[in-house]
Amino acid sequence: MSALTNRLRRYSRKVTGPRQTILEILRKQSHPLTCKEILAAALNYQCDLATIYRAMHLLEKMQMVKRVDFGDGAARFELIGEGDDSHHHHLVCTRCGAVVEIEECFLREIESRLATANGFTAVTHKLEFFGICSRCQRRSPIARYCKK
Amino acid sequence: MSALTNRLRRYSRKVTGPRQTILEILRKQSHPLTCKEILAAALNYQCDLATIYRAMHLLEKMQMVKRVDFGDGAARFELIGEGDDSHHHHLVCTRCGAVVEIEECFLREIESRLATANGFTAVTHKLEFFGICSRCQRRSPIARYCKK
DNA sequence: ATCGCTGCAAAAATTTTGCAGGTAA
DNA sequence: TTACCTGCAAAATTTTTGCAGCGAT
Repeated sequence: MSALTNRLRRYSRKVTGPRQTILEILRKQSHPLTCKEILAAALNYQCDLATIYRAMHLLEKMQMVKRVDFGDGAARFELIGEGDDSHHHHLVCTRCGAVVEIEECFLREIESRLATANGFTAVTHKLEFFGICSRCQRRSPIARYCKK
Repeated sequence: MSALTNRLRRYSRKVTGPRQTILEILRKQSHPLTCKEILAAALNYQCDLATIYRAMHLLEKMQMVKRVDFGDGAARFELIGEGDDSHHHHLVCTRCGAVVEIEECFLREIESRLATANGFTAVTHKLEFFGICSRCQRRSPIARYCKK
């Protein structure tokens, strides 16, 4: 947990219970979580939803978590690993919400090419894949996950 | 406007003023619009925001518009061209909201590879690039666009 | 002791829904 | 005529903010 301490100190912010708890929850979880899911996962350590939202903004600014969008109207967050090697994407089932982690990233060179071509700096990308998983292909076609 | 008529008929839906107006607005606009922006653009043809939201769901289901996410908490929509050749992505400035259209799509083959490898069908993707445009690099570093 | 943080409550922003009347087919 | 649509209003969801008191450094 020293990574958290160091970064918080750099921003003159404090090491608090909610922030430690949130990171512990995200570390245990393999897939991105919404703020409400984080709240629900914090069974023993109850804290306010507003605190979680505030913490996620801070952690995002400190580059400790990444905001992920699965297209259902709720922001999700996942831990960013220590090295820069944790960048990855997801393949999400639009019926049941199952998530497969996609290790490869195909767009590193393209980012810098786009930056040069368009005069942009600090180019990043957000990429997610969507489809129907094998289990849901065998089930009734009622959307269970994506409300939109 | 026969494309709209045909598809609406196929879904036993009706050709109405709001629906035609929305498509006209999107056709004139080169970049994705939020529902509120569509409302504002419909100066002469006032219609309710709820109607626009309902229309966007329908048009999305009929594959006439595509939902795009620029990560600021509001859904945006853009027209899908007649052929399937209109698939593209965007490079968005996180300071001023400027949008550059990226013609190429790099992920066609990867989609089918991921589908096969993970037992998914109907695999699609959402990809957007973010960065700081050349004008904003010369201006004060106050975020004007991305509220998050 | 200071400055930041939390919980609570209220508010804001986006999106969805119920309903009564109106309209396309 | 029938089924669909719209506007209005209310509600639901997600996220943000103000404030008073508490807590980390």
